[in-house]
Amino acid sequence: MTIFFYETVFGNFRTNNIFSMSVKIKDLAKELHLSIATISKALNDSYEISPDTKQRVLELAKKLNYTPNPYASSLRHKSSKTIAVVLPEVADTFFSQAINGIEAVAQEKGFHVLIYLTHENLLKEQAILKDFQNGRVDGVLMSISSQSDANEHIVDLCNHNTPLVFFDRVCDDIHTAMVQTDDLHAGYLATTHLLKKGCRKIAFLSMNKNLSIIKKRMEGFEKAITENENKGDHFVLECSSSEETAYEIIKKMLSRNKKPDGIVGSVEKLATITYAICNELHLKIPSDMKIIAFSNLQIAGLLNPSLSTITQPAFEIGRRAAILLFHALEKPRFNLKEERLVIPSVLIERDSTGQK
Amino acid sequence: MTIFFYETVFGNFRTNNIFSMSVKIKDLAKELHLSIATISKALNDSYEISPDTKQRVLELAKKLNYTPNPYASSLRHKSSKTIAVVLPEVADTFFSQAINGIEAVAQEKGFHVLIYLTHENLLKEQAILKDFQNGRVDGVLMSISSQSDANEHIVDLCNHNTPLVFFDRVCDDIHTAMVQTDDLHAGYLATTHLLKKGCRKIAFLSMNKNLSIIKKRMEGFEKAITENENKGDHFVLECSSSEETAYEIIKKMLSRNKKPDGIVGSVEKLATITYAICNELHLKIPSDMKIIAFSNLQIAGLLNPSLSTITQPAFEIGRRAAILLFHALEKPRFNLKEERLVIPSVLIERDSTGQK
DNA sequence: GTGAAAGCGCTAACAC
DNA sequence: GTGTTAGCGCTTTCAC
Repeated sequence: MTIFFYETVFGNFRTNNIFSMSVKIKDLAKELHLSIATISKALNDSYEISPDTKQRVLELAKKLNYTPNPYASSLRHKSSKTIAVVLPEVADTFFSQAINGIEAVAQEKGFHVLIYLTHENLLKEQAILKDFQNGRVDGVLMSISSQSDANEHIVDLCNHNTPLVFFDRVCDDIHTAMVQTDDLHAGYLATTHLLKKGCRKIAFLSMNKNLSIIKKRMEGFEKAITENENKGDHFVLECSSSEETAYEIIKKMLSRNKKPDGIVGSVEKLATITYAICNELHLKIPSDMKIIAFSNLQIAGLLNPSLSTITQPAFEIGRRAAILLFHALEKPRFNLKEERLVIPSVLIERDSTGQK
Repeated sequence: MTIFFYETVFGNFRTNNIFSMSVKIKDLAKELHLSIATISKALNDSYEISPDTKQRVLELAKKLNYTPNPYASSLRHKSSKTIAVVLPEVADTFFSQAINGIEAVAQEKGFHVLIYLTHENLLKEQAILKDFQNGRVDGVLMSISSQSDANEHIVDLCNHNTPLVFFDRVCDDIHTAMVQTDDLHAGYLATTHLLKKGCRKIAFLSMNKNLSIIKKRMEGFEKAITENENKGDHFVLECSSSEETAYEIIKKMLSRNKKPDGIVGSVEKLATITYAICNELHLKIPSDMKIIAFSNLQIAGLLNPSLSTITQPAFEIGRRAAILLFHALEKPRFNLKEERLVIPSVLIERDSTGQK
């Protein structure tokens, strides 16, 4: 039996390891004395095939450990059962939680997830999207890099009929689905919180003014300040997406005489950098300065002092973005263009904006 | 010109959006009155093709935004320029930094990275690997799930000649490359550190005894204790990979009368859970209890109190694992079986093991 | 230097 | 209910 098996199924393989090549439909056909087409239909549970044949085929397939060649199917179907996730970085609590949400949906749908990191670099982002123009992926989930002022590469992709859903960092000029949090309102909340705590000179640490999320968070900041009766001496500090540069800029600001008494960190990284600098400069949080930041750190409560945060629903944002994308993939008539999902962030008050 | 272009190149497309379909080799051939074969060769910079023709082909390709169909090439080449990364989770500082390292290498090599999360679930892990048996990926980087006592699925994959490199959580029974840190020594260092600080009753928080990394870290713990002259009352606490369960187990232990005076967290999560519980129970770190943990938290220094860590070279582990894998992909004679890379962790002393 | 043709593994008309 | 065949887009002999 073993020899028969070897001859009929693996007899044509030139290799010293009979396990090294995978079994194909052709092999099943030969073994069962059926045609290739019949096997294919049986494997795809076609109504044309008799139950008996189906069973024989499936049994042999299982026995020989048959798995279809994904690229052959993709070539025929013109679909890859694969989606791409394009994001600035992965070593970030927001993005890693978002990936989690995306992966959960993809796994459930039997889809594969390609991951691409832009490291905030527009050129990389362009190269990555360009590669999607020929069917490598059925759809794309994306959070744009902070350098992205240009967006032709995204338009190009959309013109190739590749469904695209933005999450978190969106591009408002592009007419497609986006899943975000209520950045403006959250920025407003954070700032109002500091004002209520008595801050008169709040610094809004911006990362990059081009970025949709920063723009909106900053608008919220400005709205809160404008509405506030007691005019203070608030300002925006333009930091950088480079950690080193941001460190220098913030340190310089905190070393001046007229320091702020409150800080809104528009992204997590800026808050942790600020903490480190306050330690160095022996500035006391919250007595010398209060801090609140957009952050998904699960251990915000364990920091010294615990960090008040605007916490974004990262997992949910990823999950909902993926769900929208799969809607579009499953129902070609589904119109992504009109979809705009906003999932609220929550303010969690902790000691970094406390009284003492 | 535009009309001519439309007719010759896109004239055969039945669609209301002329941008919706991608241009193929066939289209280039028609436009230039050359054969498909010539175009293919020109695009691949074959020596057979005249410089003049090459240039004309490349120019037109650029003009029409030609990109090759990746699945057609994969089908022919029997290689996908894609690797898979299989790991327990992504919302973890170690793994996200490792992904960073992997992605850096892959991007440089022009490879694509598929990501799969097992969520510590053996069944998922098996299903994922099974899908790799037919050429979906050229190679696999993997950190096994804590449930994985069985390993036939991994053996199966290796038998299909798919290069596999383990990183961090390896499987010693499988004869293939692995990139790890010096877990035993690190466990020894951590424990010795606590002993030096005067701890007499150290609890080693284990996640899962099956796991290679936990086993070795625990061995280091036991070695340190055995070597120590003053016999103490040290012990191992078997926690769980489920966060909730771990929380209950640790809380129960810390609520007892005879609490430990020192803790080694074998993974980051267990340390942060312990911090939270100490807060709840009003246990003072380091005076009531000292803590050191395996952790890659970049903000370990900002915790309250700052956390002494065994910090693993996560990025480097990912990077080196990827480099090994590409060695194997580029040189088929390269033998992964003998490769065993150990990159040391470093102990960083902070306040959680301090005197006060 | 260029082209015709076979084929990677699979699917889907269309015969029978 | 099963088989024949064409073809997805690309590469690669082998002719010319």
